[in-house]
Amino acid sequence: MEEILDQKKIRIEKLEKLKGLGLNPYPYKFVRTHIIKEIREKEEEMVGANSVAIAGRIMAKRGHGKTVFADIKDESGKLQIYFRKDTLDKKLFEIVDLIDIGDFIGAQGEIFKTGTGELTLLVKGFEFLSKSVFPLPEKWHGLKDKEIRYRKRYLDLIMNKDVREMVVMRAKIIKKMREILDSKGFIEVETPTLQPLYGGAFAQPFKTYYNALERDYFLRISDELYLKRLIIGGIEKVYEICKDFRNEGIDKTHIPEFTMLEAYEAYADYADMMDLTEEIVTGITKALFGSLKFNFQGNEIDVSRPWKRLGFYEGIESLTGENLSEVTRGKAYTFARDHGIDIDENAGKGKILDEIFDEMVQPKLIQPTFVIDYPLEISPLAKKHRKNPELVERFEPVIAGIEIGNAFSELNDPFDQRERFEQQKSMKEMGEGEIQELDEDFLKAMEYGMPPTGGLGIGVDRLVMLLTDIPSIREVIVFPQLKSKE
RNA sequence: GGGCCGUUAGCUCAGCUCGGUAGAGCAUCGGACUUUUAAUCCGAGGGUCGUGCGUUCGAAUCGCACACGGCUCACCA
Repeated sequence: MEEILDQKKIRIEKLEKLKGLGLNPYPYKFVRTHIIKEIREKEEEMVGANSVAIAGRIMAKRGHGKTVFADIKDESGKLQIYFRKDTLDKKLFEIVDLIDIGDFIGAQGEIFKTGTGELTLLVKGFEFLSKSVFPLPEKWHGLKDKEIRYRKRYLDLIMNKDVREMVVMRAKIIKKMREILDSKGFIEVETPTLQPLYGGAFAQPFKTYYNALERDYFLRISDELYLKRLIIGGIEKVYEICKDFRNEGIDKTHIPEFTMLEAYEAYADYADMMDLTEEIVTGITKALFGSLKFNFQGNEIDVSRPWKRLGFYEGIESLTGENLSEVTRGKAYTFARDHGIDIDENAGKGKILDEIFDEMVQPKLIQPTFVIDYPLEISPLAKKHRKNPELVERFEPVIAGIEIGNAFSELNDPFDQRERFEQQKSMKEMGEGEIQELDEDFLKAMEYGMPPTGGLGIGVDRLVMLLTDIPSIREVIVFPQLKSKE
């Protein structure tokens, strides 16, 4: 169908014409003297400079008979270029007609300023670097259709500056994250993406078949249990930044394929992990903005340390006036229902409380807050609170109502750990949908002895959302999956 | 999975209420123009109106089904 598009036909004719003139529309190389940003930054000294060679994609073309203006864009910026009949070889000027919006061009000439003050390259020679045969989206309205934006990210990147900025910011954020962890002596590792048992979180996995091993495998929902094995093995500070896969719904803060940082430190507890979280987030924020404040969806977020600490039950009480720390499951269930929270009837007490918190408290936490000390039953991998055995030493950092991570004093007592797995199993029998499956191999590792350990997970995509002021997780992922059309 | 909305030219959109052989701007093509910049001016081409079925003399328009997408609710840490 594309084959019959007139604009494409015409462009192919131009391409043939170029070939007919002995020109290669797809050559191998072009040597630039400058990138556009350099020319703009050194504007004053560049004016008058001769033999400046730049390359890029033609984004606009304005013909005036014996002169032609065009905009050329490289990765660093955009520059106007100017073709004049009297400064170009006659044959070459005729070829200007064959330039289309979208073509890659290498041009060489002199930098000057036009009457209106626009920095411009007066072209003395140019060549085609790649002929574009399909028209780009419109220059003024650009490309808006989200479906096309996600399916053809290359067009989105060409047309929408924000997307490029997001990609760059994302790279900077992850780079800084590594820098901070590396500088503190953390070792970066890679653990299996394909796992025989999935664990470390509550979620439905993606399932696959491992031909060579002749059995079903799962894409990891977390790398937690592997990183802890490394702690057991004596790597005292360890981290991994990787994709996790959870076969569940998509919304503004959830997506099945997402990026997670997990870091573990021996001899540390969750309070140390709070410090580490603050250090990572403030370090990145400072590196990006030069300050500790940024804007997210109309709220000014200030990540200055120390962040607020809010007890899980304390949070519920302060916003609902109700102390739910010692109520029965039934009472918690009724309370949730009375407040319009729809809850699965098989949900355990911890799950219900978690829902109440997520619905009623979390959205109100705009400035950075560590929600601390969670109910035991929803945290089977966390160590019991040193002062209250009903709670665990766990926290979630929340910013702008979004939980950006999860951390604990890691459970290192293999007997307690086994009990927790058993407890999970019985919860499943009660009807709870998602539980932490018992992992014998992991328990065995722990039985050899695991030091006290602090563990931290940070949702990288969510952090990127916050720091780029983009409210949807799909926007901060370069290629979000869409259903394929047959 | 539910609800609402969308799908019309390469792109951005009108037209649908109240059925009568499809419009604009940009892009493209032809012409004019040697400092324009959403260049301008004159002229032209370009569409199985998401797909299928139905109602009707006649469907972009009304109905049903399906596909894809968006928002939202639910699910999901």
